[in-house]
Amino acid sequence: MRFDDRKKRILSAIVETYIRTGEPVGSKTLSEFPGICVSPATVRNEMAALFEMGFLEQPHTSAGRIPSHLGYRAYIDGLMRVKPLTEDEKDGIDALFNIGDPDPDKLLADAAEALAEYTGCATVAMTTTPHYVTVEHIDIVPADESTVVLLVIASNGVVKSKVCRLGFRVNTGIADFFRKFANDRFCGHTLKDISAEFVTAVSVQLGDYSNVFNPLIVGIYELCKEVYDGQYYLGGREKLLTYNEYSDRALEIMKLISKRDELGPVIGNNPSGVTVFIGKENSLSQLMGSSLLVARFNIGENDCGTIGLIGPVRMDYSRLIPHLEYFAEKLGTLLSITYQRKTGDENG
Amino acid sequence: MRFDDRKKRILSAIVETYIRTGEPVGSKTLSEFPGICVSPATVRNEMAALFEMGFLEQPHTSAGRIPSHLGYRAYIDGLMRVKPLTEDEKDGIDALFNIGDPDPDKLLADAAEALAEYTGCATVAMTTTPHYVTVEHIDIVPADESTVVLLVIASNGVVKSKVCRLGFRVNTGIADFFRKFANDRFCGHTLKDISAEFVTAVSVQLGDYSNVFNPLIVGIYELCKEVYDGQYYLGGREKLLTYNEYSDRALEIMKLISKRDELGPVIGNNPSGVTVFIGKENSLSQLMGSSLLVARFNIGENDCGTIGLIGPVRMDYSRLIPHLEYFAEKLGTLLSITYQRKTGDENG
DNA sequence: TTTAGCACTCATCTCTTACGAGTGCCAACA
DNA sequence: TGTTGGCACTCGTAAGAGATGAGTGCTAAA
Repeated sequence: MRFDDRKKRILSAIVETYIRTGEPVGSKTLSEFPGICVSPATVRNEMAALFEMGFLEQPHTSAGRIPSHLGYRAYIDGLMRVKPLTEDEKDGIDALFNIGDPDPDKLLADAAEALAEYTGCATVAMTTTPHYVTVEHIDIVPADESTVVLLVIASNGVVKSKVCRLGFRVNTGIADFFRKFANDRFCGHTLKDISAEFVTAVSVQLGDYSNVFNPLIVGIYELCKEVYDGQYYLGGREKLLTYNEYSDRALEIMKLISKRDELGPVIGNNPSGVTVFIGKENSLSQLMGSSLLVARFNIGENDCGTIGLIGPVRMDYSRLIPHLEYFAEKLGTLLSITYQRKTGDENG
Repeated sequence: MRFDDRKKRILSAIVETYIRTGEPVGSKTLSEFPGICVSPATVRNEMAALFEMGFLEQPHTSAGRIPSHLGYRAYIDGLMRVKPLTEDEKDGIDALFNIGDPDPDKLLADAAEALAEYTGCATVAMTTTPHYVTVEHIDIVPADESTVVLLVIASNGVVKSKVCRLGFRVNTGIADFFRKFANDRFCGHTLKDISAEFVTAVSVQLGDYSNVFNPLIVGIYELCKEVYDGQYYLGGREKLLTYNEYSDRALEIMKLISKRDELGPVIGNNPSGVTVFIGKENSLSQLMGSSLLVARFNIGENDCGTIGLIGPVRMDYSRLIPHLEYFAEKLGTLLSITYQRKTGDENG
């Protein structure tokens, strides 16, 4: 049985109509399509063939057909005509990012929310820190008698700070001593290296002072870990409630989305560009009724994070894929400006 | 018609049974209650009286009765026997806070999430900054050639930092100059005072350098505003999906909860202790199908924030009210340790 | 290969009926 | 006077019976 041109046109029409209406598509509806100028009976023959080939499913005998996962896959991989973004749409996305001097953390959190609002899907955004990123500088700023602000600056430009309340008075002498000590021990090491064992070993070197300075050492460890682990943001999970696909599964999927442990690995390991997981293609059972679109974004040449879209299998791929692609690109560009230094000159 | 003891017992039984089962309560069920040793017919007479008095509602003629808002109100204000927390329950809540050296921001975010998990309700946590809080110290730490970390330390102990990328090389001389300038102009002023106009006026004083340093001045403004505005955290909105009360209104209420503009004023202005808004008592129309429990938490003597619980009107008040109370108290204690300085000695 | 015709399937809607939980009211009783 | 048993009544809910109609598969003719 050949997957000929007319079958392709019919499959496309079924996918697109079903995405639009959510109703199984029948032969009569299809025969009225501009691209398909044959009678309902002929369409039925073709539909029977497409069913045999595994591209269609039938909710029940007397209903029309809906696309199977294979059907969606064939549509996305070959049949779909991607709708390139209009200038207005590009402007719309650009406007979402129209903020002066963005804080990188907030930028991503806001981006996740904005993308959800824009697409009507739930979103996940995640940053990843390359293994070669090192500690570049550690600083300690006395803020108050016994309070200091600890800063860790990583070689990829990320800065994290933490307020530490200590049990003793911190004067500039103590601060200077600890600053030098911490920079000597931590700078140049990759974030990946800075494990609990590493920190214990460093702490031991403080000898009698190790107890006193321990909160600061632990603080540095926590900050390094925070930078290395990256961030995980959610947006618009409640959007899923608008689809009746989720009427009885909304809680389950909303819970899943907030679990970084589960979703992180799935969205984190993908090639560049937009990757699509349709329904049962997902490895997580809770996601099998959903589709997941994932796009990486880069700072310069370096993979820097992923942003993902979660929605019903019946989502408008031809619109969402290019939108997500443009969005991720834009996000990367903006982050590149923020972290303009250190991209590519030390990855090796 | 007297609201006598038996009527009170019957109302209590109706409220408690309805909270437990979600079904309208009938006279037969009530007559079997240990505290109510009369026949169903007598109970019916009493129920008719309670209905007359406005304490009960009737979904339809042939159903049992459910409490009206007045009924819940009477129950909560006088009839309810608050279940004091067991030691185990106290330990359970204590365990939620069992984290060494908490970051105040994270503490509250985690608390909101933990409370939602613990109570099965959606939660909102909000910090408020008293009007008398001033800027205590501003610091600028060069992190990289053209990158600095800006720190604002407020008199209530809150520290916020922000990374600023500048268009020029920052050496220690420049940093020292700006640090002195900023501290001279901002320190001692209340956060409330630091408006856009104030910042413009300060900027003007930099004369020719005002353009150069503007990102830093704006950064200080943003940080001050961030401290003054406080934080707004949500937790467990998806918990509401477990109640069929929300089966068709979940989206609406979840959206509302995320709007600080709308919910902030409602939960922010309440006396100390736990305040309860039952259904229609709420000023926001979207909340009229829900109950809202709000508790303030304090640092020392000073009002510092509020934590609220949102759930179906049919919620277990006798359990949740003391739990929320204890939780807020615990939260205040923990924050007091974090911000142990400056409480009460400068409010005036 | 395409198409018209036709019998068949099956979800959905509507109408009817039966059921039962719960009520209100009344008369009798302590 | 308060309490109780009895009884007719209400009304939501569940179950069953048609009727409807969208859509199919198959066959035979063009």
